[in-house]
Amino acid sequence: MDRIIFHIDCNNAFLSWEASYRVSKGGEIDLRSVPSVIGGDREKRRGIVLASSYPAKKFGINTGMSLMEACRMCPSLNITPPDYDLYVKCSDALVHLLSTHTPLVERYSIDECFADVTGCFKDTPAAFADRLREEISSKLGFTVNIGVSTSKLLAKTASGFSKPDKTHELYYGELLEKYFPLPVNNLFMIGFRTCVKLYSLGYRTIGDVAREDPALLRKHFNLFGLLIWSNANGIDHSPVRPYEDRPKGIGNGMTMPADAESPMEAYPFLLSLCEMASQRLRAAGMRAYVISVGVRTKDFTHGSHQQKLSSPTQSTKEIYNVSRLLYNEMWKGVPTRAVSVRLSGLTADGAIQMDMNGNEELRQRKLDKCIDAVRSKFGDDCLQRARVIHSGAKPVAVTTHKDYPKIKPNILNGA
DNA sequence: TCTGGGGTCCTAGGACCC
DNA sequence: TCTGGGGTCCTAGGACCC
Repeated sequence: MDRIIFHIDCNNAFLSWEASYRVSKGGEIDLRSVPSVIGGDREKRRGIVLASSYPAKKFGINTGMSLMEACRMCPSLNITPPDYDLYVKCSDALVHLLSTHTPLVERYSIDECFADVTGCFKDTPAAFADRLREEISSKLGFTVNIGVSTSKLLAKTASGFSKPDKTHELYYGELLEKYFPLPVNNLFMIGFRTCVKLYSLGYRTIGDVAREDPALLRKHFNLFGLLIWSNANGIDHSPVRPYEDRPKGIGNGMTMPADAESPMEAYPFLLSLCEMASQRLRAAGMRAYVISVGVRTKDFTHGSHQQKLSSPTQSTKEIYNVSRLLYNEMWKGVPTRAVSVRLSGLTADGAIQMDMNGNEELRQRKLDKCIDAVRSKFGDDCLQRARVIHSGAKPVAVTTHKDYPKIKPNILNGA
């Protein structure tokens, strides 16, 4: 029997979540009904559009555009900074609602889920999808698109057909009419680079790629060519994997308010990032073998260096010390625009290995634990390292503690 | 139009081992 | 030792996703 897979895609997620929250708190304007965007802080050079309302889209404003350009297109634009803590709660609420219908729910990103709903309904898949959309809208206060198919690949493609608040079906038997005519950049896993290359080779539509000899695509793109070919032919048997909450890596990065002209200027930011990442690592109950530092320079070139440790760590101090060495390795005198710290090679936090420095490690561990506890009780910004405070570096991510409207707290906690 | 931040996976080349 | 091949680990970089 064929599976029935839904791809649930929140319409304009950040913007409608923010709008819905504000309306529930008695806000006067609904951000969805005026030209508005969710976007970063221009002064801190994080000025890009993360989400835009439909009225804003009419001015030509789209995700990824700089705020400056967006304002030029619409001077009366309403700009709201993002509140990730709220968005995570909304995302959790969606996953929980879907889980009441099927245990096979996979969170693909903060605003997208797959659900295997085979055998979960008595009528048609489309009718069930419509009911689900209504349920999400009435219980959670935002709209979604649902793509319906027998595979994740086609369900995801279908959910993008037209927005908002729609159900679309795309079955294997409909590829010729609904899938092959689409421009090749609509194909999953085709980004900017590959699209340019495909164009130069003369492929314009998904059908052009689907009808090609896979051996030829392999010649041009290696194994990736075979993936492109099977995606173009709608072939995908991957299962819906229920949410796996063991991350492969944890990282944080930031664009600095001004380019760092020397390593000394970058260190406070590096320290702040190490604190954020290691705190998340400890909260997840994990330790990391690999520490990577990424650097984007003034001229937008990117580089990274990493180091594998002989034993995994979760200590802020150790992570910071290694990060500084890695940063120094990359320093070639070009001012740094952005830095990131990533922890990977994760492993569950077990008993610590006692070595010559056992006491020192225990001491650091107690210190980190104590700092985490104080921050979780009084807020992330209540306790800051002296060298971070005066640097202009953003302190450890400041979390706010808002409850998402219309969702009972026990749902949020129990999800 | 001077371009964020959080992830995942793949690949090529070098080191090292047998 | 300058000579082969295969396997594995590690690193840097590049592509993609949202």
